[in-house]
Amino acid sequence: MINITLPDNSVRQFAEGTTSLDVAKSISEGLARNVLASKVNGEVWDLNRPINADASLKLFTWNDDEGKATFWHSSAHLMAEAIELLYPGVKFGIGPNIENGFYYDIDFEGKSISSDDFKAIEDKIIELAQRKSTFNRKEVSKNEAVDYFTKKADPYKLDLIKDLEDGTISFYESGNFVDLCRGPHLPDTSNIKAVKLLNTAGAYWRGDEKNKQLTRIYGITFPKQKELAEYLVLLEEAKKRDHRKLGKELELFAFSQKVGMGLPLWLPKGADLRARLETFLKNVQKKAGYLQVITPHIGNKELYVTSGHYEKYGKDSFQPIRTPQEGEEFFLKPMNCPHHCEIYNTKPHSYKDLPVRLAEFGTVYRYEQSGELHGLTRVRGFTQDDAHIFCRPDQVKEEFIKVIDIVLYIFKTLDFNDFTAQISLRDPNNKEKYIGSDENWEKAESAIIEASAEKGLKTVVELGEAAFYGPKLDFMVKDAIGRKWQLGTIQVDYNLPERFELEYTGSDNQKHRPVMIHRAPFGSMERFVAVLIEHCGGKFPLWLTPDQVIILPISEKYENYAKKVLNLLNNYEIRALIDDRSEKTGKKIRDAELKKIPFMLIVGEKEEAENTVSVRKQSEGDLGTFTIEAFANIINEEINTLLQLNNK
RNA sequence: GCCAGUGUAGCUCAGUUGGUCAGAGCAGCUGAUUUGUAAUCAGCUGGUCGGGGGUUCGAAUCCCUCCACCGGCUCCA
Repeated sequence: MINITLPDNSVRQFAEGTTSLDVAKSISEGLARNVLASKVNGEVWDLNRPINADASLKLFTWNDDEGKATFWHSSAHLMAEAIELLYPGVKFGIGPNIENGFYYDIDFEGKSISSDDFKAIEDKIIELAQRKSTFNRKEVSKNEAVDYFTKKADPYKLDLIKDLEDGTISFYESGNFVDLCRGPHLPDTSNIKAVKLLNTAGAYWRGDEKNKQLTRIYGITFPKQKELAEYLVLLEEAKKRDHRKLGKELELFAFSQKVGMGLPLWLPKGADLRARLETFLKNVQKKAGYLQVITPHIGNKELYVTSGHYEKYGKDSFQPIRTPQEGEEFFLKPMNCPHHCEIYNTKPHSYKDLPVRLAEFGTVYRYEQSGELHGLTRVRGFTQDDAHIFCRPDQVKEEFIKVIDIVLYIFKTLDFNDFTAQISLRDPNNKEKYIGSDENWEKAESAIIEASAEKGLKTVVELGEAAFYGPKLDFMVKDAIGRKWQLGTIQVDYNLPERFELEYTGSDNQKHRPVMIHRAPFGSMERFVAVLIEHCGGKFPLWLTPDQVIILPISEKYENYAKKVLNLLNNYEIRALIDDRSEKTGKKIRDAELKKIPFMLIVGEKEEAENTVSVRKQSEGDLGTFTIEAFANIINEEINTLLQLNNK
């Protein structure tokens, strides 16, 4: 008999060689039906793998990430089996599960696969799943593994095996398909009830451009049809929220081939929105002691030679601009920090002056490969809400706390309530990779960790993810439909102060090197606006939206009254406009709804007589009749509630 | 950059196997209508069917090429 310890610390006895599935059955039949994988002594296992000694056991269902991962990994095998049947002789690369589903990289040897072929593959997958084939784990020697795939003439699997250690190699067999695989897998295929292949993509073998490009097929599966249907609805919703679509519809921004790809044109409404966001942040920063600066869009090559950016990125940047007479070389600025370092250097600093916080909405230009460009999230010219804090090493923690406060305030105000922070530290086994003294690194890393803890951030620590010049803290938000985005960042930098020979005079009358902190709570205005659009589906917070109110006179007769309402609202600093087209009210309402204007004020005979407005809220409907003053107060109160934290 | 897909009026899309196939709705313009909580009616203006080559008696439709857009291009068996 062996002892199995469950997560609640209860211990149950089973015969040696029992499986996780047996344990599940002993707990309840429902659990046995729903369990997908298990964790035995901390390792994710197949349900039907025998347990031969005392062990701790955790069972996973569809509700656990590990359960989904196993489900999708098994689905990848099933897809491969289906494809092998439909396209005999194809070669397989890797087929892992991913956050939403799975993919398999396949060499179709010249044949191209498109979404037209998906239906047949999907049908085949379901057909195979219904056969209820079991996944059988088999441990094989390296020689056996090589033999098998040599016979199958699959160069990719052989390439993978090459890097594996003998004795750790396993095969999984299901139906007629055998794959090199670490596992784990579902006991059998019957749980896979619904499948959707999503798209294809070219993917280089092992991600290396020098290797052959394979066809990657993405798919997702579910234990229930209904769950697939829900997922498809979610995809539809994401499409509706696509910032490129909404940006066009709401006239926020545009692109022009003539201007150049990846170079956004901010239309009046978009510029208005962006300016409001900038003002908002400027006000917050002013209170936090930031000093606004402005620097030019180009910089002499020497600046970037000093900063080190020339050496690192010179070849992959827009190429230099030359002056016609002197032949001087200028680069479009890819970062604001070198300029800010030079601003710091315009005068000597005392330890008493620090921290110095220089802020700029600085537009930078970076070359991105044409295929990498994407709406506003990946562009070649963008504006960072940049600032550089020059401080003493002992001030790093306090400055981090202050920046985190700003980020939290922004997230709260803009309704990003689900976020995590990633702390990126240096790789402790590879310290030579990094610039700066051990002492400073340790100080900075513990400052970040302590600051995050004090602010109660949900954090993940990643070792080895730090930049060579310093540790950092990145913020990831989840939007309204659950997608993750990386936004703000705070980074410590020991490199630039060194390169620009930044100094301050300490209390000991000696010269010291300040620490530099880069930070951008939004990240970039372009990216942030894109994420914001998708987060709120184009329905911006009232304080931010370009048009807050539209006045809809019932007919021409009430236009004068509409103008009077407009003037009064303007006195309350409410942004309003009048729809004076000769259209019926229903049409005007419809158009205003589609433009996502938060409030519609319908004015006609009754309202004019009583000096009131009839209020309709976007996507909610009629709110009733209010005096103009009462309405203005409601709006301003709503805005103040949203922004009130600012006053604390 | 690479692989796959798409490219028809400002927008959303029809256009059968190449032969009145250059269309519709919305938007825009003109006029009528003076309107009460998601589309008033009528008329009109919009397009070298992404660009350029080719095949053909004939191309939006077939082929080549270029351009743009779109989905991706290590979440490592």
